[in-house]
Amino acid sequence: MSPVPAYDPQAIEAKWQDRWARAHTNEPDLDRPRQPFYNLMMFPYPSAEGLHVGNMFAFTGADIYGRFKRLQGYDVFEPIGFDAFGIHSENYALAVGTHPAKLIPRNIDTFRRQLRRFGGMFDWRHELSTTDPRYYKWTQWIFLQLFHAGLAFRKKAAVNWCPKDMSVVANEQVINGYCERHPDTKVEQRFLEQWFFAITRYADRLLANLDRLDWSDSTRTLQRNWIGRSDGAELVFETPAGARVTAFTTRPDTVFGATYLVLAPEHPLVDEVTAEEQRRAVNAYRREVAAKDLVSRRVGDKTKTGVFLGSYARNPATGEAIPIWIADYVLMEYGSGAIMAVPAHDRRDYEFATSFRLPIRQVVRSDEPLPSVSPDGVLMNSGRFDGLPCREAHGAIVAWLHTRGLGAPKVQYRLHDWCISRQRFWGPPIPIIYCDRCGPVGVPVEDLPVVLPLIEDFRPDASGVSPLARHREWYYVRCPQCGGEGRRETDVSDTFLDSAWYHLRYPSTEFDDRPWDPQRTKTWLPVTSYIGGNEHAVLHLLYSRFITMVLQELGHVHFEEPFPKLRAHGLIIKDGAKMSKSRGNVVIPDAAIGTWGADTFRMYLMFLGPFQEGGDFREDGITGIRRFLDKVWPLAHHARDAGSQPLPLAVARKLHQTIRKVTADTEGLDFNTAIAAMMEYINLVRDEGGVVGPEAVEPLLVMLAPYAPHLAEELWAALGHGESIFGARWPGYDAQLAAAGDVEIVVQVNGKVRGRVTVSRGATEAHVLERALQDESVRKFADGNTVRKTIYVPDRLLNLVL
RNA sequence: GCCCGGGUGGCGAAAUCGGUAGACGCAUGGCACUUAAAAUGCCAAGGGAGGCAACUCCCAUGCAGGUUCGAGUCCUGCCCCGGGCACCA
Repeated sequence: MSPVPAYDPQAIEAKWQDRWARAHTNEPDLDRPRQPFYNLMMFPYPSAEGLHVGNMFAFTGADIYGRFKRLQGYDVFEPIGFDAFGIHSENYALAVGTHPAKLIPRNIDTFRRQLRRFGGMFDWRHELSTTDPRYYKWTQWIFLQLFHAGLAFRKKAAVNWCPKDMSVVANEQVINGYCERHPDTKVEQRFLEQWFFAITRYADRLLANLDRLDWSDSTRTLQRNWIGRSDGAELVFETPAGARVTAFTTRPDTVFGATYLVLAPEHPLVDEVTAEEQRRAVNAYRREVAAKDLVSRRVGDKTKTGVFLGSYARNPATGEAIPIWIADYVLMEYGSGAIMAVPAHDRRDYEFATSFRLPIRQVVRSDEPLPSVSPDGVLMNSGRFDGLPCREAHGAIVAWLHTRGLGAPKVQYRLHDWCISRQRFWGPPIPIIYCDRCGPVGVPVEDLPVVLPLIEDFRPDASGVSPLARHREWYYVRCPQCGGEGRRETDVSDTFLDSAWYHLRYPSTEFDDRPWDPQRTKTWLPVTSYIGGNEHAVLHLLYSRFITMVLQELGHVHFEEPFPKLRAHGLIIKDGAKMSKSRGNVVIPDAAIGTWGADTFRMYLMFLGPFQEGGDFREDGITGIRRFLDKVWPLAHHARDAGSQPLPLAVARKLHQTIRKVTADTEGLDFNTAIAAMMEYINLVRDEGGVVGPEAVEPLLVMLAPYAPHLAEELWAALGHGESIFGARWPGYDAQLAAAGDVEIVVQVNGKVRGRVTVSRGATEAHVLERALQDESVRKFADGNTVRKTIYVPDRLLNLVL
């Protein structure tokens, strides 16, 4: 036998990465694919620290899947890019005093180097960066599509203002009242003119479509809860003066127990229904609430406060006059900004009624102390509806009130419109020009992109105006409509707008005259498989879906759901905590790849635990993967010398069983068990003598190729193949052979294991029973008793019940 | 408070349908090779009890019950950990 060369991962990995690049191995023909497969992973934000093991974990899993599909005969398009705009980059730039336009290219260089080194099957011809004017030109174009369709509008609204970022942040970026990026900084309430996208108009479609998407359940649930549909009714409470107060409730069945009304302090009807003698107290309370920030109002002190307006409204069910109050526990932005208070059956109303000594009337029978909130009860004190179960009463009472014009069914969503304005500068300028005569005017398409000017002083200030306003030549501009004096919008758009459409751009990056090429889009989209983390379950994924729906309606794309198949991977944590710079537990994979090689590291990440669950990163155990590859290495080299030879039956059977399992597991992203199966195969081959022909090794190499692509290529070449292993086909298996062989059947007596018999697969119950009764220990337990019943599970188990 | 996950050896974890709990791997111990160490190979190994031993028995999947011939898996009630939402009417 010829000597086996040493396995030197660094050398062979560099060699194959170079060959792939030169041979364009990873670049499918985008115009004439036979079987297109768009394999997408969530593009990274190129941070200054570099790609960490969390990113690499996600990319490795997605890359394995893409390579697997490639071996199954698909033309796999696996693009990568950089989500490089946004407040993170800007804040980092501010901290180090270097302009992000200088920092970002450096960071991208680092990421690009890391992404090449780990061996991703990326098509680098189609790399993109959201900060490239060639890209954000079309981000702005999308804004204009929404603007012209009436889906982008300005609204003065209470917004979340982060005093550290000195910018508005989206509801999604507020965690428990604190800024997502600055966990020690409370977000304040400010009233500003902002651009919003009317995503709430799509709430029902976004929700309903979830049922027919092939997505991880975890992601679907997160999105469903975020949209937050509530089915209820709007009920009308009339005042003697003729004002009609509408209250949204999910429990119209309890309307007989509504003993007072509460309006949000900002409710437009407050002035009208306030009695003169209460006006001073009411105004004082409203000022007090307005001075509070969103934090203390929403999550801070939840002690109930409020003021009686001095007036009354009629309960539409009982006809009684009930007092009207304002209180800050009622929020203007949800429902109608007014509630009917049913203190007997709502915790908050109960608390409020107790502290202000308001009447409490029980209308649902319950054994529990009040407030009893369960919707599974029977009505009482509800006139003709007494005795009706709540769930039936719900519809019956709404129908009854409806006939009298005092109520109607209503569906309410928790989802808010998407505020996209950011008072910062590191983003695509919102392409709007304000004209005193014409109002806000969209920048004409031929003037796009509105290039982000490279200002020297990019620090934000507390004015709430973007630093871009200081750039005079940029700021003052002619109105495209009337030619008069105009001023540019100085806010930039939310980063999530950049990432809401990147999947549309990838196949069309070479076109500058269109956002995406219609033919390419028809060929490659929607995305065949999308793999990413649940940290984007509600932001990125919801916004992408919304933008795609709009584009579909406007005739720009032919589908309304961009990601028909999505799988969420787990999170890699370190020492029990999420990796973050502030915790100082970020692990950069470069050192480990340097020590072990990319192949070992890739497989190790996948062997750490289930891909869809994630796990705690630690390096002990990586030697197990390396030992495995060290066993594959000589086996393949010896196979060439051994030459073609029939496989021993045990090896053949195990091979086909392994193919069956690795195929199913890789398809299901169960990479850890697929790797275990390949290890078992190698262990068996070694137990059987250790020298086998190419018949036993080549299928293994193909299965291994997605996991350890460089090593697989090297060994494939060593076996005499001139072409890349990724031109090979995924092996099939012989189901008969995989299933054949002897099986060990467990013999139980009264459910306890008492013996085992080995029979050939598919043996009859009678035969197994006969064999079982010969077993000494079975007899010990069974003898002298009559077997009342036997339970036989073919090929698995026989249970004798005495 | 509500909605999702999850809890299995010293550790990471396996276990279509309810059917041999602990595959695969790490760490550990012993042996071989070696002047020695590393590497490698072979063997052992959930806990407990009995036995010189091969072996035998009992207990074990967060806790307490239940259904079943049989429960890690199904049902009921709890405890703990992770994530999401939260004065959302």
